[in-house]
Amino acid sequence: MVDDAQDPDTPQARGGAAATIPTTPPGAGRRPLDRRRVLGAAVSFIDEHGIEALTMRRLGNHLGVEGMALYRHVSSREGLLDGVVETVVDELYGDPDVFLEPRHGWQDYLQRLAHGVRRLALAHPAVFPLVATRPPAAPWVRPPLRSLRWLESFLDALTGSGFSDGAAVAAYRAYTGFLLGHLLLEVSARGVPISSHDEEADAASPPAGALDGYPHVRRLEPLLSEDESAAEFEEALEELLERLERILRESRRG
Amino acid sequence: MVDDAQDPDTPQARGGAAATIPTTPPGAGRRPLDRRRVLGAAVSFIDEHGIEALTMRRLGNHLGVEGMALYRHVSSREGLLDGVVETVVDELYGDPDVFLEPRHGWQDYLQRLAHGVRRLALAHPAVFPLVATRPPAAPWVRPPLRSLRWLESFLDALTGSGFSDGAAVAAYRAYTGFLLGHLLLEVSARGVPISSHDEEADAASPPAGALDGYPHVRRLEPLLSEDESAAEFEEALEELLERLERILRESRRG
DNA sequence: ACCTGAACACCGTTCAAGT
DNA sequence: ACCTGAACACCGTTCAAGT
Repeated sequence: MVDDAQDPDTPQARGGAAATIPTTPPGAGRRPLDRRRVLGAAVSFIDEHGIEALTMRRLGNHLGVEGMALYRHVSSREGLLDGVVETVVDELYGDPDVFLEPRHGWQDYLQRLAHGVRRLALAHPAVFPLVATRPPAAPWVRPPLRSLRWLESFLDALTGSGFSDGAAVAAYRAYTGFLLGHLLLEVSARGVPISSHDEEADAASPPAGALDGYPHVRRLEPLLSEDESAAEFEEALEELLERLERILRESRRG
Repeated sequence: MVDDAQDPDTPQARGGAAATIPTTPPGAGRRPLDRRRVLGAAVSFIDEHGIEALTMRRLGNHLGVEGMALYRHVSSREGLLDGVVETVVDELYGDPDVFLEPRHGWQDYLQRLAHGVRRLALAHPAVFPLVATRPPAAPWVRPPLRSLRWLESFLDALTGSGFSDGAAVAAYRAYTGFLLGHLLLEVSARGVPISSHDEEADAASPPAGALDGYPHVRRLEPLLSEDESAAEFEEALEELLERLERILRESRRG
């Protein structure tokens, strides 16, 4: 009997009930699967249990089907993850706060877009690292704006506002770097539910004595643990827009 | 016979020779394993074959040992990955360009440190996403500066240069966000050798017609594919230091 | 003291067979 | 047309047994 050999922390053992009981969504009973439904289920599965817990068999179960049936709709587990990233990024197109007309200049657009991406990251904190790190289709399709459609829209807004080609490209690079860094940090500080088993030792203070050689850290610990992410994001975004404004002015003079 | 059922792209099938032939490093013949050697081997294995290819059994083989032997030195595969991240981050302590005395003020220090982290990211592009995304020990130990020691050193340099406590913490947040975003984009654009099997379709242009609905992207494709990462990094770092200088001035006035 | 072999409970994936 | 069962080659992990 090595039945209980698996450590309870192990990915296989985590995510218990919800992962193993076939929780076919209400009303979705015998409707045949399609790609959209598979990807949607994968997104919520990851949101709930983390990426590590997502296996073909468990996702199948979750949909009331054997894992093998998923291969009708995705090419492989990797293909599934690509689809998950795409699904989440596509959510942005449905966000009225990003697309609401009329737009008031490029700053307004970049601000809406940034807030839209942030909302998305916070809505799917366990998926966002995937959005951030999956190898992009082309090296210049930079996360977290992973689609030609967003890139085109970005370039259109900026060149239409007087940015030279070079300035628009420089702005794209600065903007994506900004979003990626800030949102990844925000999401990872929020503690993606990897190792969710220990609900108590959560926001607790560090184990007494762990900060012993680090006087500054100890003194600033309260300050450091304050969650200023929202304000921080706003401020950094503001700074970035000012920087882009300088780029625009230079590109107009040049 | 379903022997060849595995797709050749699949992680299991990749990383062939070097992963399966026991390439015991020269002179390391019968010396017993230790944790340092295991972690070092894991780092170079990942650099060479990517994280997906790293299994306990293959890493064991690489070290001339059965995979099970590794459990003497790491608690699990997750523990191994934690150790890998730690090992790579610790390399910074040995970097003379970061620590070389005398230092000329906090700007000089932050500049050296940033370049050190960048060198590290470029030296281990396949490991860096791990450095960026593994859940940190405490929420305020932010990647990619993942250690209390670096945090302490950072705070010490800044508070010693006149930053108030609040300003030093704000600077720490801005600085880590900057590093994470820029370096993650840089290594992901460099195409971590995930799916290394297709060496040809490499820096090639996009499949004809793929850019059809995207006129700006098509027009700017040459500009977009230029690798400006080094210059970009310098410029963004410069901007960041100026921003921190403003924070310092305000914190002095306040 | 350190490593191996065998064993177990999983996995991803294919394919012929069922409805 | 869509799903299942059985099969295969792998995995991570434990533990008793070997040297």
